[in-house]
Amino acid sequence: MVDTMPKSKILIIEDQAPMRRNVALMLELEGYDTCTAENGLVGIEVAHREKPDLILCDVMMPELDGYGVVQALRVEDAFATTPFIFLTAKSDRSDIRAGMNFGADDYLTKPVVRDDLLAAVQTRLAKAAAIRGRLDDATNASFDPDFTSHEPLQTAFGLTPREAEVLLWVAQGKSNGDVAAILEMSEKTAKQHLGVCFQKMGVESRTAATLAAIEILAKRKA
Amino acid sequence: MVDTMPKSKILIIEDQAPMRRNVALMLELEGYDTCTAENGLVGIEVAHREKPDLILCDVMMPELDGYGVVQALRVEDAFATTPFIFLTAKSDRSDIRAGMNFGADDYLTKPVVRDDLLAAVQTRLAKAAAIRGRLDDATNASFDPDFTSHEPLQTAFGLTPREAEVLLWVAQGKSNGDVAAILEMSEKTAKQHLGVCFQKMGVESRTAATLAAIEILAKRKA
DNA sequence: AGCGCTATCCGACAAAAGTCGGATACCCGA
DNA sequence: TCGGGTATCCGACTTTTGTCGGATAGCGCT
Repeated sequence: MVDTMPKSKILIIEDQAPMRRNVALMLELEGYDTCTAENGLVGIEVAHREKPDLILCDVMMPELDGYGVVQALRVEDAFATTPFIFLTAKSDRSDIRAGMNFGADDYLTKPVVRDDLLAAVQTRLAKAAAIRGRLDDATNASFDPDFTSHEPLQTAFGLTPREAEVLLWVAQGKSNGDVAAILEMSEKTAKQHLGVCFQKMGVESRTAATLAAIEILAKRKA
Repeated sequence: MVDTMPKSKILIIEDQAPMRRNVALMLELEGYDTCTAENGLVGIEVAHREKPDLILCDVMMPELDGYGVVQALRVEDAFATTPFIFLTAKSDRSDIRAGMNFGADDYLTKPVVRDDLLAAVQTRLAKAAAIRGRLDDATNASFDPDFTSHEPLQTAFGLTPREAEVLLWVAQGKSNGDVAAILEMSEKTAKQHLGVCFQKMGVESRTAATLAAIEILAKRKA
C-alpha cells in the first residue's frame, strides 16, 4: 500500500458560472477533486457518473432546484449517506429550516467565506469517513461465527440439543472421533446424530452441513 | 415480531429549567422518550447511562458548554454517529458555523418553533436510521462468500491454480467425485490436489479446509 | 399401567475421504 | 541439451465417514 490517500471528490451544482468556478478553485487549491453541474438535472446525472464524496448544491436553479436534487438522491442507496451541503443566497430562517429538513447536512449562505466553506466541507467529509469506517469494520470482520452456544443451530434446523452439540463441533472441523471424545459418547453415536442433522438440514455431506451451520453461526448480534 | 416500534430516546441538555421542561413536553407529546440534563457534565453522564438516539444541546451552560459536549461525545465510538442538534440563543452566523464545524448535525435557534424542532428531530432520526440500516445490512449479510474466482485462495495459501480450483468446489460442499466430474479429472487426482491443499493450508480434514477457504472468500470488497 | 413418541445410545457394513508411491509434461537456467 | 523444479495427472491401499438396523430410557396421554 504505497498509494497516497485518495483525494475526495466534490460535486458542485451551481447555476452561476463565476460562482461555480470560484468555489471549484477554492476547493482544488485545498487538494480536492471537483466536478460541476449547472443545474439540478445535470447535477444528478454527473453524480451518477462521478460518484462524488460530497455534494455542494445551490437552491435556486433552472430545470430542477436544490430541494429536488437532495430528494432525488437521498432515496438512492448509493447517495443515502453522501454529505449534502446547500450553498445558497436564500438565507431566511425558514429557507434554512426547509433545506435542512429535506435531509441536507449543512447549509451555507452566500456570499460564502472561504474559511466557512472549507471547514464545512472538511467536517462533513470527516463525519462520512467515520461512518464508512464503521461499515468497513462490519464487513471486514464479517467472518467470525460464534461457536459458544449450540442453541442457534437447534432452533434454526429443529435439532435436538445433543444433535446441535455434535454439529457445533463438526462445524469447527472436528472429526467424528474428536466429537465423540469431546462429548463423551461412542463415535457411532456421533455419526448417528450427525446423520439426523443431515436429514433435518437437507444436506448430504459433512461439508455442506458445516457451510449451513456457519451461515447460522456467523449472523451477528447488533 | 409483534413488538411495536420502540420509541426513540432523546436527551435534552439545557441550562434553564422551564425551557428544558417545555422541550421535553413537546417531544413526549409526539411519542418520544426523553431524558434531561442541566449542564454539559451531567449531560455526558446521562448520555452514557441512557444511550439516547438523539441529543439536543444548549451551547451556553455552566460546568461544560455545548461545544465541549459534542467534542467529548464525538470521539466515543458509541456516540460517533448519534445525531446531535444544537438548540441555542446564539444565532449569529459565526456561532452557527462554529457549532456545525464541531460536528453537530443541525443548529436550531431560540426561540424555537414547535414545528421546526419536531421536523429537525424527525429528519435527523430518519437519517440515523438509514445509516443504522446499512450497518445492519452489512452485518446480517455477513455470510456471503464469493465463489466466482479461485484466485483469492491461490494467493492466500500459495496454491497452484488447479489446486485452488479443487478447493473452491470442495468449499462449496462438493464431493471428490463431483469435483472430478466438474473439472474433468480423475477422482484420484482431485484427492491428490486436495491433499496438497491440506498441507499448504496447515489443516488435515476437508471440513477444516472448507472453513479456512470460506474465511478467505467471505472477506468482502468495499 | 399401557401406549406412542422422541431423544439418546450403539454395532456392522458400504462408500466416501485421505495417503502413498509413481508417472508425464512443462519451464527455466546451467 | 540436459538436469532440477514444479504442475499436473493417476492407481492401490488405509482410514474415516455415512447408512442401516436395533436397543434403551424418559415423557405425555388415555
